[in-house]
Amino acid sequence: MAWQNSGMTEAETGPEAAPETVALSLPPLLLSLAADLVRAIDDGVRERGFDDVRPAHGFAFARLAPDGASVGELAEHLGVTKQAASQLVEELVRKGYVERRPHPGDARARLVVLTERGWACTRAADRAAAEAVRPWAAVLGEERLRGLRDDLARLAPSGRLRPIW
Amino acid sequence: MAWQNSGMTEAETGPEAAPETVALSLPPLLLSLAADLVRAIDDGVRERGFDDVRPAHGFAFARLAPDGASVGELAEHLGVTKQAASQLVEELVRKGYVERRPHPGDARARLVVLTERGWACTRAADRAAAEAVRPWAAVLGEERLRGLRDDLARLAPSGRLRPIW
DNA sequence: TCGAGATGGGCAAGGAGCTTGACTATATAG
DNA sequence: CTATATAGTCAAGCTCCTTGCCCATCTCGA
Repeated sequence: MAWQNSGMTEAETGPEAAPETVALSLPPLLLSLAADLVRAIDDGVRERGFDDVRPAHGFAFARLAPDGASVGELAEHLGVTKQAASQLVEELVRKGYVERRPHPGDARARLVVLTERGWACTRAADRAAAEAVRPWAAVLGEERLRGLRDDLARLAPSGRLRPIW
Repeated sequence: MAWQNSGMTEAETGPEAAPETVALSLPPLLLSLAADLVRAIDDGVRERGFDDVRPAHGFAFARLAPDGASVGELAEHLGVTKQAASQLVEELVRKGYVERRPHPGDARARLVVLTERGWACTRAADRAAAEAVRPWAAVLGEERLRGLRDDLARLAPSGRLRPIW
């Protein structure tokens, strides 16, 4: 809600703005850009033929990609209940993106891993993301874009990717 | 989905990384930070006594804050249907945050404006946001934080704040 | 080794918030 | 002045998440 326009003038939001004003102008910009990015990636993934996945699935793939994960780990990563994660996995199994395997060393758990289709979708998402970010380099330049990335890396400690609201 | 860990090494994501690698590492960082920020602001708003609002309400307040808006304008801003926006307004009316007034110059439309309680909540959200961003200045420094804000401003053209996924 | 509690996962029911479709009231164009 | 477009709402349905409950398996102390 800090993203409101509290009647700030142009000058107040410019380079000479006070710290407090910077703090008020940052949230709406960050959230707006994040929303645009999710939209762009989602569109790109659909254009590449994966029209039965939602953005939340991508966040699941991110956790499953390296070596798979248990349902509980996936739930923790997404910030939802185990039941919700379980239902999401069931949906992805039905659509052929992941499969459940016995978990080595714990017969209660199951290791959820990407299928070849799941990997293909992940690669499509990577290309869509790169395409979405490419114009940013044209705006900021390569160097400043790296700086942006580095700044974000220092500010984003959790690494958790959960639905925002 | 580009936010996956595609087996990149530490070196590949460092300062010398190729543009393509920067493009792949940016999305997860941006989205993770955005999620953290929304959470922090939402928590701060609740701590200040407004425990019956959700983040989406804050995005509505942002559009209503200066001079009010019609239901249709609010729907456009949030990226949802007019029906959804209408329901959200009805909820906010019931909770005392906004009120509907006749629209000057169009008897079909209604001008939705914040009540005093709505303004109080908006101010609380501003304080919560400033508090959430404050530690960022400690990490990056004031100057670099302004640079981050400026970069984001150049990249976020839409200004629309819609639920992300 | 065995019983008790903790943990991984799934089933079922319910709810919150969004959508589509239909409708009324008002505005605007020919 | 009729015809069409637009602002807003009502109703029904869908999707995804939640809570509550359950079973299977793990872990640990006696």
